Amino acid sequence: MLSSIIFYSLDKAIRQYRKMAQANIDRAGIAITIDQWLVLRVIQEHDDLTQTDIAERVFKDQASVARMISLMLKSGLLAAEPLPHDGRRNRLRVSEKGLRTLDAVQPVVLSNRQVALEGLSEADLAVMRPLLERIYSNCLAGAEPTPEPIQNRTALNATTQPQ
Amino acid sequence: MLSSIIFYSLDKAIRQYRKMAQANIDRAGIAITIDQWLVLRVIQEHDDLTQTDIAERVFKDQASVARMISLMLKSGLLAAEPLPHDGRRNRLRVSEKGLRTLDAVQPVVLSNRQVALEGLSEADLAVMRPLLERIYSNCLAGAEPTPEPIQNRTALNATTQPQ
DNA sequence: TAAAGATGTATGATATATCATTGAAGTTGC
DNA sequence: GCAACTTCAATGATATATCATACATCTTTA
Repeated sequence: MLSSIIFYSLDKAIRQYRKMAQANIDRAGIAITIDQWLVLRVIQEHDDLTQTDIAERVFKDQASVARMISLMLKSGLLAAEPLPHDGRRNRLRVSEKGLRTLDAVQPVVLSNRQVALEGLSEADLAVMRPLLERIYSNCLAGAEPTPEPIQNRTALNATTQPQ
Repeated sequence: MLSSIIFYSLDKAIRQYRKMAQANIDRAGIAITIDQWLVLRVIQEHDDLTQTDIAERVFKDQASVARMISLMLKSGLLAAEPLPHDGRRNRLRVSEKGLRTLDAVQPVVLSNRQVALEGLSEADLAVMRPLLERIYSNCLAGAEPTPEPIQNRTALNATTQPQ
């Protein structure tokens, strides 16, 4: 039974939460995705992070963050200016529009959390948090190296893969 | 603090689990994604579902499932034959290759779960499950209808969106 | 300081996610 | 038996996820 598998329940809960959260943001007439919102928040709080730093904090991939930032620059939520001491980077700032958007989203986000957690006590969350953290750290360590020395990773993507 | 928000922990845990799970499947030399695996399992157990049915069971979108099925037909994990009594549909079957793949994946999946849940008791899971279900059902109900009668959804995607 | 190495960003390729729409094919109501 | 409705699958558009690579730019080291 799928429902007995905890990862299925986890996935289901977080997906539905994201769906509800985005729907309520949309309904409020605010043009931002929840993922973008998270990145914007991080940039607001620390304006001298690399994309890799940001990615780590929001638990996303550097490539994803790069694309999100590029979209947010295009949509005007972010502004960039070159960093004098490092030619590879830009300093990212939340724009005026970005600030207004963050303000507008804030109450929606709080309300979303409240709705999602209705009927759960602080004690419930206190129980759940360390369990989730434990799963996380287990999985962090759990990509065990194979006994075989050399792995043919390329073959995995070949369409002629034997199985 | 992001870490105090339960949804962040949830997201982090499930993401890392998926990452580990896929890495271990890759490492075993098996050419399937965990999402495809889930769909394949459902089709194996019920060979007369519509894509919408399948989507519901794996908690995905019909459009996603349609694309996954199309990929799995291409890669040979699935086979399709037209259904005589309904010209819109095909009967989907797990192919020989699909069966072999499922067999190969099974032990990896079990091992992944074991690794991920190390240090968690059955009691822990029994506590967590209903909480997750509660979050899910809260969120299912939580996309509250707006008081305003008409919503201009199109405007949300416009680049000229005022904020 | 030149070469080697590390870091930061961008991007290609592919898979999934979501919403919306289309068009074909069933079903219902009359 | 036809019109209206519903269902099913496919697909366009856009966003995210992941891996890999490319390229520029720093940093170290010999």
